[in-house]
Amino acid sequence: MVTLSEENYLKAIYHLAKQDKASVSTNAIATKMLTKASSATDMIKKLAEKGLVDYQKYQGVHLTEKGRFAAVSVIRKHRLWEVFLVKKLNFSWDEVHEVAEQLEHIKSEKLTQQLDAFLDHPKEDPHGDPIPDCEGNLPSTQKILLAQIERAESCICVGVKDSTSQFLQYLDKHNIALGTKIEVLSKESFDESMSINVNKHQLTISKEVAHNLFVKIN
Amino acid sequence: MVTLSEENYLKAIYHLAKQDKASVSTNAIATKMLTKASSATDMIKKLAEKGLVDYQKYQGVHLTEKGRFAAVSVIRKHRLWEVFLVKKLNFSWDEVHEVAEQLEHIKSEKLTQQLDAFLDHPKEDPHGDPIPDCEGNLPSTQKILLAQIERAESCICVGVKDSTSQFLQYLDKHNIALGTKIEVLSKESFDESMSINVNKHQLTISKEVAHNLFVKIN
DNA sequence: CTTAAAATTTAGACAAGACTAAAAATTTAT
DNA sequence: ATAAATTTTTAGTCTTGTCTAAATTTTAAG
Repeated sequence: MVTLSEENYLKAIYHLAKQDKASVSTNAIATKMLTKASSATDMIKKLAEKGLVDYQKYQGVHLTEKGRFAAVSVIRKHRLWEVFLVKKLNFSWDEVHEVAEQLEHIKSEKLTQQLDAFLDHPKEDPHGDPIPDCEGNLPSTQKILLAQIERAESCICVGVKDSTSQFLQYLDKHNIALGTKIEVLSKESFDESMSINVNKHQLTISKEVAHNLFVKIN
Repeated sequence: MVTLSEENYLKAIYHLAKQDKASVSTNAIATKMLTKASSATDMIKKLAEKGLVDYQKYQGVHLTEKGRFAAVSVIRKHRLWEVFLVKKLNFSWDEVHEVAEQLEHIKSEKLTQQLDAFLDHPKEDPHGDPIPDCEGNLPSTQKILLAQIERAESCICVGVKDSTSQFLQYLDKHNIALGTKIEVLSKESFDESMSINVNKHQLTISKEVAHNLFVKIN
């Protein structure tokens, strides 16, 4: 039995580990969880006790296979519920996160399976993030940050890195959604801002925006 | 902010108070919550502190208007989710309770409203219990227990008192569902068993069954 | 290579929700 | 009307998850 709090820590560790493959530090976990390092240490010990992470004092943690599966299962539920909220209950993509944070902890294998089927086995959530299958497999996606594009080139918006409502509402305002075609016109080396074309409208975006938008080259 | 545990106590008090209008005793609450009287006392104090119940030492509790609304709101969510599980996710009526016990605590006004609309504003849950509206109003129903029928008479099954899966599966096995027509043929005064007709099949039911089935006289 | 800074862990404390055992109040029964 | 039984409350403890402050380990700098 994994508690709600443990599930949240596992999720945090999973997301932190994805970036670099190295071990995840106590401080990084504490920061992500908005708690103090001492609280993170306490929880890490509990997770290690339960075989969900490998832990060496002062050396950070790695998820075990069991821990990774638990984390991915929560993420699967989170993203399925987000799809449900948007597709069935008319939520917009900037309103779903908070509610999904609660729904992701509901424990019922049947519920998850049936929800997945009800939604026609969606492959991505409303922010373009992939939905793990029930065995914990995630399709590897080859998306890049818009900021990584260096020359005039055309691409498709396939996801967001930041999914706060501030950013999502900014995108709504400029008619950028998943699937929107973005033509990069130029990039300013001074401030990394970019000039782009969206639906025939020209737009200048800051490096903050460019670093939080995932795209796929055509 | 009402905690999960507090919500469960409020629900328990609400259900206990419905029967007789008198105050609800500490012991009754403890029994319903499967805890000890001392734990119930502790929680009662917290609820009184928050203005959710009126409490006089040794005299039991009453829900305040605020407490009643909180309880009914949880019940509304519980029953809406039950409808969702049965109507949309193909759960059977004996599988929904446990999952709804978790879902009823999800906090999102918008979620509840949209779910209600998505389900076409259902008036009853899969066990025939009425769904409160968003203002906390419950339609008064005039259903009676099958056991209260004393003479050969025809009625319609409109609800169950016991909604454990054992009882619900017993009903399934004998093709009794909400809306099923039940003809009372006779009642045995010795053991209160009843002879009834369901879908042209004659059936003898025990007093336990008769005391847990709500019916409406045609 | 030694010391200062940063990161991590330990120790001790607290709030929520539960428990046991004992004390106090209420109810029941003689 | 009073003693016995029952109910309720209090006192003290436990677990989970958190905190602060202090101690320890690791890392970085000179």
